[in-house]
Amino acid sequence: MPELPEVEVVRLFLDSHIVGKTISKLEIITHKSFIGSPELVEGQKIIGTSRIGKQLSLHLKNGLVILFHLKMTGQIIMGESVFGHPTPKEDKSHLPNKSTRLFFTFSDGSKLFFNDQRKFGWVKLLNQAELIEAQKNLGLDILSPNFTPKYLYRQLQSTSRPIKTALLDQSKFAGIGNIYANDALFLSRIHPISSSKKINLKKATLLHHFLIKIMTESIKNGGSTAKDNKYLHPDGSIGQHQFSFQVYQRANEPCLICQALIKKVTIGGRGTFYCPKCQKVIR
DNA sequence: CTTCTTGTTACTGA
DNA sequence: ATCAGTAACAAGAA
Repeated sequence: MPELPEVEVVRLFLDSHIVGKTISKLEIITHKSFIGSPELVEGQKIIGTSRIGKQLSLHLKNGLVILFHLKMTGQIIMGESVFGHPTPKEDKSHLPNKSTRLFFTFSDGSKLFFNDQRKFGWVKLLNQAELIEAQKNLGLDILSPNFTPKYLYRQLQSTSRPIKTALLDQSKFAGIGNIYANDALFLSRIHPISSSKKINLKKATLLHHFLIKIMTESIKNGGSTAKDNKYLHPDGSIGQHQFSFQVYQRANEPCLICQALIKKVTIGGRGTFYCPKCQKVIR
């Protein structure tokens, strides 16, 4: 479940390790994972990276963009550095492996693999117009300077769905997933079932603060490699933010503030964790 | 064997 | 038209 912080950690790695390299070949193993004409990237230099929400872009010298979405189990792994980081269940030291869907080879011989066990993720080759089309339904990125308390407040006002569900709506806020929605609501002491439009500006401002704080801290921690989460850094190592989870995946464990047992319920069809004592329903 | 999980979209129904 | 709820996608774990 790579969310904004995990994708940003990958972007930062790629920004310092593959920008400037030239793609000599793109080999596609699973065709449904790639949309576009692979031969158009060959001979192209990577000139930069960017990210909106959970979508990662590699910009090519010819103006085309390679757009990635990792969905639940996607991984972007540098071939030259995975050795020495095999995980217990799956040997990462031999790539491509069973879940490798495609890989790039650069002119210096290094490789970049896109792995995705469940095949929900994708890689698309797009021109500028197609990139805009692909991202037109995304709301503001949480780390965008335009993502203000007032923007959060106004977006929350627009629906009466539970706030937990509203936070996961990528057309309102780009980058929040299940982990950070649960933990940000906990830090803000807001019960996830609270009607989105009942959140006042003061509470929205508090939530805004914690959303940015938690995303920023997770990036510093290298993102979250949780249970049932395939997230890895491009060098094959794991993130560390899972050790800072407040409520996510802590059902029946004591609240870190009041010791009450963390509850798990389903809201909007998604697993939702909260402290029944600390988090109050806003009415 | 069945059930559950997850991000996003397409579909269905109000 | 707009909004909300849910099946579908895939693969593996429990």
